Amino acid sequence: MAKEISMQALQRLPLYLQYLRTLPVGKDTTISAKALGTVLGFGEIQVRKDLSAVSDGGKPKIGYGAESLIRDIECFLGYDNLSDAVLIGAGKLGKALLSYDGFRTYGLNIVAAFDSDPLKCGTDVSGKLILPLERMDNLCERMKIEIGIITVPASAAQQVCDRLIRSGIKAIWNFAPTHLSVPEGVILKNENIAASLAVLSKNLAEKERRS
Amino acid sequence: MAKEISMQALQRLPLYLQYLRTLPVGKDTTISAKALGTVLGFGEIQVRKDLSAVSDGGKPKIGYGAESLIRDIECFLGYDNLSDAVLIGAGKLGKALLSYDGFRTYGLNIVAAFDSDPLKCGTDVSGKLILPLERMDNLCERMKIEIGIITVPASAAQQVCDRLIRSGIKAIWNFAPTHLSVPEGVILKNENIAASLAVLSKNLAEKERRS
DNA sequence: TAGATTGTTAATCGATTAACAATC
DNA sequence: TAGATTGTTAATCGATTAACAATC
Repeated sequence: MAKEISMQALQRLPLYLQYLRTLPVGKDTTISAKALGTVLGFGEIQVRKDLSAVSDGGKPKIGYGAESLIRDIECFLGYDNLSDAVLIGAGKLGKALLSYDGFRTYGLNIVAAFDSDPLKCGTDVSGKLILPLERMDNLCERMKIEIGIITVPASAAQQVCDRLIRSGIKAIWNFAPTHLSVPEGVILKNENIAASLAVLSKNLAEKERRS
Repeated sequence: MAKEISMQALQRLPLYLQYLRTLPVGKDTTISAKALGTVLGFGEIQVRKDLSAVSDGGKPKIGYGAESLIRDIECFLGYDNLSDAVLIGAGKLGKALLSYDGFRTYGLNIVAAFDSDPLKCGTDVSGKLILPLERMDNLCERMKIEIGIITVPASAAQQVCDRLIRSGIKAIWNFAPTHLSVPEGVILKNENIAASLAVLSKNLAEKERRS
């Protein structure tokens, strides 16, 4: 089990995990790098290299034990202890994220949502309470929340971001379609729907041009 | 204006565009590579290299004309002619995407949504009609739709994907948290929320470890 | 044992950055 | 002109892939 992992390999780990979790549970379910790669569309050497960063449970001739590999990836990604997060902006996208049960299996626990609309406040989306924005700062500080998920309109995003950081947030997950600036030391991850779309469109156009 | 562009550069183009569109409109608004880079957190050489792939409008000492640069990027990404798409799965995420006006400015036009739930059918989300799944195949074929957006639960995703492909869809944008397999020649773009989260979590854990 | 499979070191490939010439 | 800025060619860096030794 090596120490170094590339950024790209890191992003592939959840995909391995996703697939492994669909496998039938059983003490001795095993899978080879080749089989994993075939399913996910990766080369087998790449799979082995990726997995070598998180696990040393691979056995020649046999492959990887599915259960132990799942545990190793979860452990490497820190999914074994949940991180608390708050979500700001209970619009359609915000509600969709609040309702997504899957986050728990990826180590994220959204403890509450905030919205500036008084009509939304007090209501509940999939068991998560929507609170007035005024209570955000206090709750973040009190609970030492480290992750803030921004799903407000682009025009309000920077303001919300600044406020989260003042409340001690260490990492921002930004779904608003705008660039945010954060001080040194705060982690910013932009969710980038337009970038994905660009890749898809370009591939499609390319394909059409060729045919 | 070169021909080649790297995958990563391609994904940065929408970010440039996003920022440029916030600039005050004016025939002679200009911006330098350095200024663009500072705002978006990229190096100035990278910005120049990226932009050289799409534009030849940069002028020494002056920079790039904002309006013409916007046009060049839009043209390069094919945003000047809208692509029609259908969306399958009018759950919370599906509705959020249907309501997102921004797609039009990124060259995507969702013409209709489909859902297997009869209660949802006939209703309308932000002006997009939700239709019964049975009508999907026919509409895709008739309108020669090329892009399918999948927002159904993971368990139904592969089935929906196969059906879209049978109806002539050329590109799949998958938001379901599962891996899909598509035949050679069909473009698949997985939207990968767990992968982003992994990067964020890892950076956060890394930061904590260091301090 | 032979064959399948892992894990690692070295080679290749692609993307970023540095250096610098061109130009307004 | 001098200085700022673009655009390109060459060098560096990082990620992927190939080759191969280790092992069950």
